Amino acid sequence: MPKTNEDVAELLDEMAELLAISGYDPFRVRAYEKAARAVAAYAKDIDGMDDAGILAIPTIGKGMAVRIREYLDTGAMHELEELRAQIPAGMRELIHIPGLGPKKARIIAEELNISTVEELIAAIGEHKLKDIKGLGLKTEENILRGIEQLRQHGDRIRVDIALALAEELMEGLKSCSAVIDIATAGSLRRMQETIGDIDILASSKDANGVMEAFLELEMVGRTIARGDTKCSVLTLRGMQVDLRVVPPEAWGAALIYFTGSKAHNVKIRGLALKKKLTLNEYGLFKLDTKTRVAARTEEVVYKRLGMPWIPPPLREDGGEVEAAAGGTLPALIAEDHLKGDLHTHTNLTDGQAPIEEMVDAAAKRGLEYYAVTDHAEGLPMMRVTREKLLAQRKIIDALQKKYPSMTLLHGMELNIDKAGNVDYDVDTLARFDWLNASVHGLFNLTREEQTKRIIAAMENPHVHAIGHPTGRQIGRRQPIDFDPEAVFAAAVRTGTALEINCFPDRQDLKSDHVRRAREHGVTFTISTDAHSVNHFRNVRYGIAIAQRGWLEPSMVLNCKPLSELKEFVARKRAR
DNA sequence: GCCGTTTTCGGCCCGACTGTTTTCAGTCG
Repeated sequence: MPKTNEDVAELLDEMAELLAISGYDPFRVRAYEKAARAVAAYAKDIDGMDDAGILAIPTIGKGMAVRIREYLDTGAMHELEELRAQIPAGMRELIHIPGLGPKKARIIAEELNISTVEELIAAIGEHKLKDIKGLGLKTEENILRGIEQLRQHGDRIRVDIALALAEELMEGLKSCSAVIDIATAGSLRRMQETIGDIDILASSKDANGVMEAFLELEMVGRTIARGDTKCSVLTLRGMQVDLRVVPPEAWGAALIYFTGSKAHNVKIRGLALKKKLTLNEYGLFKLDTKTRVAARTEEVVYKRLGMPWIPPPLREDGGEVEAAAGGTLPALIAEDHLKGDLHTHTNLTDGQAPIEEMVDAAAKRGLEYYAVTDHAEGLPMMRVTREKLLAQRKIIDALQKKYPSMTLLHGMELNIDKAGNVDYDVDTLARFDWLNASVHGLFNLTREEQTKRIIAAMENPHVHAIGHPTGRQIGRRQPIDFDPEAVFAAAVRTGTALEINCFPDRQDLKSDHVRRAREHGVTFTISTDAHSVNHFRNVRYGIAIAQRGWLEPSMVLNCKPLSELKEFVARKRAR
């Protein structure tokens, strides 16, 4: 079985976690974390690389290369196996409890012979922790709360839900006159697909006043921590929100600090030191005189570090700092680059709105083209027929006259069966302008079967794009297991686009797949899969995935004019 | 474990907050 960069990165991350629990030097732990990110972000496939190739990956030294080599050759990393054997599985759950890190977890485990969350709860019930040096009654209470929080919100919250909540909180704070600037930060500003806790940054000359106003907001529940510049609360629904307040002159530096990621901050702070500067949330300072040289905006801080402003979705220490310093940051795609939507539904199948409403709303988006792609009859629940789908053409032709500035495309979302076949014969398919094919069932086939079926669908000259390629639904359904490198290579070979589905519970492809596929030269589509007019606003989530995957508009089919879209379709059909 | 105009050892980003501490370690981001 091929070994992907992601596979290797996952193992290195696991090594880091297990080493941390085992009490190893934190810098060694960080070395593994850094290596994992570097491998995941590396442009070339690690499988089949020679030793020199592996050593060419940034932050990979001799020791790391040997371990990666071992895994590529044998499928295992013996040190990892040993650590796994030494550390009970339950122990690893302990350090995921908020407030409990590797140090305390290890002390507790050793002193009380505890290795599961259940045993920990029991020990706290008997107040056994407070007898350990450095721990006390408060620690016991906090750990219990942490466990409760983990169980309630163990799954991270979807970005759209977090964003709505953050916007509501910020709206509530706007009436506070002490607030000068306010913005989301953290993983939410970086637009990760799921969010652990919400970070909000404000600038003010009266930090206390801002925090008072914040704590009085209706949706704020219990206060976890409260200091002079920072407080953490749980909302009534159990979501953690951190508010940090800084003086307005430090806004830019604070925004960088609070946006993260942690790894990105570590990287640019290291860079600052090399320039005899030090960076914290209050600004960029000269190391010797402590004079502040930049702080007011993010732009001036990055500029003083010798690089242009880095868009937040890139700030993951995935090579963006090096790219910025070298002047090779991607010219990132943005929402207004999109000229069309290539995956949408109507109430002919499972959409909620009639075609007229969908098309009208699409025209108001200012799109150049718009594809109506209802489900084909391979999905039995849809009660649709070939005749009904073909008849939709007449409605589209009539609507086209009403909306002359937007070209309507008649399409379908086909269903990929077990063998990779789709709903209709070639002659029927040829009567449509644009065809997505998607997996809607058989989610548990083997990796080989899934890979084969997707590639077979891409071989079809009338399949122009694969819709929501992994079929995952965040928090509800795992992605299907296919070999991403094989699928990406086949997409390029067959001239088939891969969709970035904007639905917040799909976000499929995900950004690290996008980044890898980009290196293969894959063409992408970014489509809403809208089932109602409201779903058009989900475009922001698809764009976020594309940005996190370093995409430029030239890599996305529906950023191109209609003529180029038609050429793409024609090329595929000529195969 | 990585790395090097501080180069083969000794560093490795920085500060807020908490709880247990009389000066600091752990956790978090």
